[in-house]
Amino acid sequence: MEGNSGGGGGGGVATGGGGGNDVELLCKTLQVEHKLFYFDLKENPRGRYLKISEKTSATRSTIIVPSSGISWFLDLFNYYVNSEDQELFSKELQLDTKIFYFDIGENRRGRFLKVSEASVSRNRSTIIVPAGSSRDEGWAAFRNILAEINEASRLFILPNQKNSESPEDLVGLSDDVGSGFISGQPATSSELNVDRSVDLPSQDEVGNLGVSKVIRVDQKRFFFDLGSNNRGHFLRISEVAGSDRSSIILPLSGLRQFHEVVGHFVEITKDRIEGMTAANVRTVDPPQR
DNA sequence: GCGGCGC
Repeated sequence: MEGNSGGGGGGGVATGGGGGNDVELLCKTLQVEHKLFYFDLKENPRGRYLKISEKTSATRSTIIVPSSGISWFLDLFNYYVNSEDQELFSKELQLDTKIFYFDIGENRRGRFLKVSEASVSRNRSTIIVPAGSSRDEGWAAFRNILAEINEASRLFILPNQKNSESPEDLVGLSDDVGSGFISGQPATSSELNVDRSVDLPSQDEVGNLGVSKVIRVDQKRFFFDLGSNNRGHFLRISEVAGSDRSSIILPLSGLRQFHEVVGHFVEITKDRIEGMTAANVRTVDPPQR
């Protein structure tokens, strides 16, 4: 085992062999029973990825999740956390050329979720997450970490340095499934151990605080721009479809409420995986044994 | 201080 210590290259999505030069954006650890899970959000010129390792005293195994898959993982873990025992189905998640299999198992130690990654070039690798005995252990704790990482990932910009590539080009490489995420300038990254020596480019737009982002959903694009005027600071959200554009102006004082309301709808629509409309998650037959 | 995974 342990196939990823080679130098450089590493075809796939965003794994760079050992990932030696990859920038570490965020690290978290989670202990579940006697296992230790490491979450490393990393980035290299090919894109961003989440490395999840399971370590026990004797073994370590790792899966690599492309950044575009983090929110899918979050949704899937939410599904397993929220579903009743008898309706825990296996799931498959396809991202780029990888397929992740989610399977439930149970033995005298308890219930567990097996997440394995299959790709053409690499051996299959698997992590196994115990369900945990209480509500905030195991799957739920794992889910919470994914949620933090998913959230934090939005705060990091892509490296817009050195190589002549523009940040937009890099995003295109790393986020080619689901909603793309084009980053403008860095947001405040608070307490995270950001290794970004990127500096804020000078802004030419008066009143622009230097933060703007774009997401693409179906045929629409949504622009998020922080701005300010003599009335104060605001977030402008613009919807652009074809040649039509409309905006809402949200005073920053209302941003948190806005976030909570959106979070509410995210929650009530995602605890059933069937609510996910994208084509790359599908239910497979229940495990039979 | 565990145990599942794969063949």
